[in-house]
Amino acid sequence: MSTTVAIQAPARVRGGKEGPYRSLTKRGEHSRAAIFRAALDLFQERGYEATTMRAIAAAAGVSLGSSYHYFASKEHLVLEFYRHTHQLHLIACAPLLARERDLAARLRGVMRAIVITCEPFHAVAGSIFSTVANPASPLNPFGPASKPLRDEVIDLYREVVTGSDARVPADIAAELPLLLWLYQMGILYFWIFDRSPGRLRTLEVIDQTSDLIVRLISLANLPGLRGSRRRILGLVRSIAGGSSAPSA
Amino acid sequence: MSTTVAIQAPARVRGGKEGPYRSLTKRGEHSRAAIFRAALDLFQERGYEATTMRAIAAAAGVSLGSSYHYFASKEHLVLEFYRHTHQLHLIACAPLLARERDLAARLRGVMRAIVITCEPFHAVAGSIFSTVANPASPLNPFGPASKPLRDEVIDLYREVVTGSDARVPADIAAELPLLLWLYQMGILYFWIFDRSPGRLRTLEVIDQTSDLIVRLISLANLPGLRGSRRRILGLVRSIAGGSSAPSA
DNA sequence: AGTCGGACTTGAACACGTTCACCTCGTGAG
DNA sequence: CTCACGAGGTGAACGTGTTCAAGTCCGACT
Repeated sequence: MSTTVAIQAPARVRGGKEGPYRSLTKRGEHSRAAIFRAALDLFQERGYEATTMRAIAAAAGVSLGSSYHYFASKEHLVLEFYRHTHQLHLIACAPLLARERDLAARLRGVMRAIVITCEPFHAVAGSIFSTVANPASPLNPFGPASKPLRDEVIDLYREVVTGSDARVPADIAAELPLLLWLYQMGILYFWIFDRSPGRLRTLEVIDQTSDLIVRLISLANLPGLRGSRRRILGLVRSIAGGSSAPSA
Repeated sequence: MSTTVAIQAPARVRGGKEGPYRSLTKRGEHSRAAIFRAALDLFQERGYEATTMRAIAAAAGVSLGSSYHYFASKEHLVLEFYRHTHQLHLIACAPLLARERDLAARLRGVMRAIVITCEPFHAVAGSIFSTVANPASPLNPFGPASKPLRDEVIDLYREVVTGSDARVPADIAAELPLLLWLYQMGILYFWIFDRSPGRLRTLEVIDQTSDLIVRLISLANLPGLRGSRRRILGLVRSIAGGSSAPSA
């Protein structure tokens, strides 16, 4: 062995995201971070497509080949970016989730937080979204490779729901985190197109929809809606659990 | 001039899709068709990414450069494919739309038709969808370049609604075609992931959701839902009409 | 100390999408 | 008839993401 961090060491450098992750030495850790940082800066500065792997390697002070030692492809840099953003999002949400109990307010706050967190990357987001939307891509949000991160995000929305004082029927509460994750993706896709100053239109849509969602939940007990509610939930379960949108 | 079809000739070779389209001679028409045909075959046979422009050119019997004379990029071949598919979809839908009057049945039939129409390209659809989802791409369904085609598809769903005997409130009927177009995109995205034999899961989801949609429309008059209905429609109008999802 | 293994590094090489300067050809104008 | 023009056509060349065979480095075991 070398100084390589042992597999069973308490603090593995990277959480076991995509199978057994390559172990890293101090030096490797440094290179990896430099490459990611350079990519982040260049993506922000020039956009995703306009940033070449050669430019990233040069800015990070490593060779082209070394970049591929740490990131299997340019897309994998995006996955790392995605993780990075999620961490920032968690931090941005924490105070609100600790303080606020109203479900609509919690939802609104978390949505606003992600838009604000992603704002520096608004110009790049389009390319990234498209890359990620490809079902053949390892980065696809519905694919197995991104399950750990996906589950983390869904957990955040579980926290949004269970930490609130709203009385959500159990059957709805079970599927709600997943649905709110989809809701987040929808908001982000809208945000990508939003060219309004200060992204005010997106914030407006968030206010409207988050409130609407909570209202619809509270309406779900209306006598005329019981049947539809059961059918919708059944549909959601069937879609989420099936072979078509692999969640395992 | 040559035998070139004049710009104001009654039958221009291509509808004015993206600005003034290049005029074509008989020979040019033939080349263009051969390139598209070759692309279609190769996409189907090997997938989108695995098909090279060089292979397309070779299969079409033209040079690499000639391909770019007719299609500005590989993506533009996809746009043509998209148009082609829509034509097939229209043809497949026609008998049903002429015969059936029940809204749920019409919706179900049109959705089933598009899935069946696209079936030969199921394996390729993922890459194509991802290409098309990129907001920076000229092919983006929400972008100005695809407006003509988008409007054609939305018109199809307008026909689905207005040709039915369902009594849909005017305010809903106004936004419904657009919403059904989005519904179609959702179904197609699900279908892309569907690996079930005969794509039965997708057909099942279509049956469930088309029925559900019609039911929800008829429920929209429930006293408790009036408020939400107004808010939802307002939201849809604001999103569809705004600068964020350019429809003009 | 020596040497072994594997993390780390390198840049040339490959296949791809795309661009470009240049060529051919048929037709209508002079 | 000549000739200019523009549609149609060509393949070399460019920059890109990615691969690879080969090297360097360094801690750990003997």
